[in-house]
Amino acid sequence: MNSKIRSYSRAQAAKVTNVNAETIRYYESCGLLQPPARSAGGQRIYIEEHLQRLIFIRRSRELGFTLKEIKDLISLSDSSDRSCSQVRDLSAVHLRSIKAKIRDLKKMEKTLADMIKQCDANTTPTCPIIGALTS
Amino acid sequence: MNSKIRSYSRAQAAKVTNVNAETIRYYESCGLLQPPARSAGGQRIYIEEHLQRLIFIRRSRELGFTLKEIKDLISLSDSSDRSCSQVRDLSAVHLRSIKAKIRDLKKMEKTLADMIKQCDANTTPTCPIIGALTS
DNA sequence: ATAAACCCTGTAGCAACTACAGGGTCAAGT
DNA sequence: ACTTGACCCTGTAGTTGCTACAGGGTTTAT
Repeated sequence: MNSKIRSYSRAQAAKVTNVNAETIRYYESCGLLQPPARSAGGQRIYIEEHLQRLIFIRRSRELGFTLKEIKDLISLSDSSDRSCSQVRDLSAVHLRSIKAKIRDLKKMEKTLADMIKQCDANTTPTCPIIGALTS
Repeated sequence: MNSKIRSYSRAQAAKVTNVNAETIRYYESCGLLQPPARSAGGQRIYIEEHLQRLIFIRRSRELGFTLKEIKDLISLSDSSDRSCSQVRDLSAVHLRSIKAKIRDLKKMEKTLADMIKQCDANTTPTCPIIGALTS
């Protein structure tokens, strides 16, 4: 009655998470992904946990976080070895940078939405996109 | 009575924009920054326009855009050579990715804010930060 | 049993910086 | 005018974060 754990080859994990198969190996090599179990023939066997972490890493990278920052963020979730105040301080640092990123993206969003509106209205756009992030 | 234009050396531009001095040269070499005027001795002389573009590039990079994407975005602002529908379509593509980034960052923001709240309440945090971007 | 599709390790390439090396420029102080 | 120190120039080499082979072993499906 042991419930079977769904497992994945590297190519399968790559497909599900949308992370390149080579990149998965790279993340393991630099300690971002915990090394998975191996088959008798030495091939990696990934489980759900790995997929979740891979998705988290990919989306964080897309948001401009470095691998070091992502390592930091991941270590927060496994904070048994940290004091509460350490977790609090590290979280606060990242929270500030996240809020700044959201602000900048919203400025860009507004600028682009305005440009689309101008195009739809068929007026000649002056497109001051650079201005969006300099003020 | 000609109003003087404020100009900047590379180191000054680097300091003001918070872009590494070497990186400024790199952006020029790959066509992201328009080449500035030179002094008699051959040294680069930057003006406000360069600083604005540098700040735009830096902040866009921090938001996870590639240099190619940033080139695209910059070219939108100088869209005299494009049809309105081209500008509209390119803007729409970037707008979608920006909205997705905002969504992801807001999930992270909430997770981190919750962790800080838990720490403040002095309860043991379980810190499910990975979960923030996998659902 | 044999082919196709995948995996392994290791290494080499690419993008986007970052940091020299070896020499020239410039501005400030004397 | 001259020196000195901080900066600039070009070119090249190193770093990070991937991405793509090469040469060989494993797995799966027929």
